[in-house]
Amino acid sequence: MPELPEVETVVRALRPDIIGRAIIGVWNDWPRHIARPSPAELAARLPGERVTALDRRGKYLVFALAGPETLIIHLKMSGHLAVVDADRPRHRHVHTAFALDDGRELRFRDMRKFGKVYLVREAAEVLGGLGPEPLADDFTPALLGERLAGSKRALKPLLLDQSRIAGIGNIYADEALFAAGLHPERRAHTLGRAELHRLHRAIRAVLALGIAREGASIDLYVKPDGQKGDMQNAVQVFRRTGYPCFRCGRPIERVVLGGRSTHFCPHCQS
DNA sequence: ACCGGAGCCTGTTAGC
DNA sequence: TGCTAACAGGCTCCGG
Repeated sequence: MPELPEVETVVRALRPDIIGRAIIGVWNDWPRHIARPSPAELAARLPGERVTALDRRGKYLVFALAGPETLIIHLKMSGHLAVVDADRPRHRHVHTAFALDDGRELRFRDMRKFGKVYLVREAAEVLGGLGPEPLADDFTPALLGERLAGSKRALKPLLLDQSRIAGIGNIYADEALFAAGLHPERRAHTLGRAELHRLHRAIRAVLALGIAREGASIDLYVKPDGQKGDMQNAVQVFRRTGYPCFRCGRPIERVVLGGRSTHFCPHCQS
């Protein structure tokens, strides 16, 4: 599932192919892919727009355009983006495609159809509710403390809450809690200062490792070029139920928290 | 404030 | 062997 490191990998891979290109047309065969405006509006407003920058915010890809609007894409569960020659046959799970002025297309493939495309005047309409970027310089232990402050919820669902911190999904939440030695059901308000620092360090470490390894190809995620990432080979707990903990050798356990599979070592995490 | 559950999807997998 | 049912998961919405 594309989380922050996967989306960052996609953004970096697409930049050379997309920046400076003008979008000359939009094709879509699954209207619900287009969150807003309507598919017809999108097809009317987007052509002629030139992409001036591509960045990531949380798990969103943000395409800055020369005009006043911003194109935003969320890959959700199974989204995949690639720039390919327009005359190549489209994979059957491609439901939206953006024709470019160089004879190529930005194709949005999405088997589970959860992905979303937005074209908005103000990016904040879509991104405004997101919490801070965990890899930004100003994401300090103190800021993490603020984001968790006062909450009596379990750490796992808190880390998944995009309005608290942006970009963490199920894989990196489990990995961060393991790296921090914190139990996923631990209540946020009980964390001491040292534990908060450990969690801060762990979040940044696992996300940075995920980027360095170009994402985790555990379910459907592959890079724009179709190659797998390498983070799945560095995972400590995620989907390792029953296998020995790499630290203590005891079996990794799985519970459901907030409706999400949660993997942890009951001995190493408290 | 917080939690649980349904819904959106479909390919894979477990179970009979 | 062949079928059905459950499952996965990011996010939103609804009800308790």
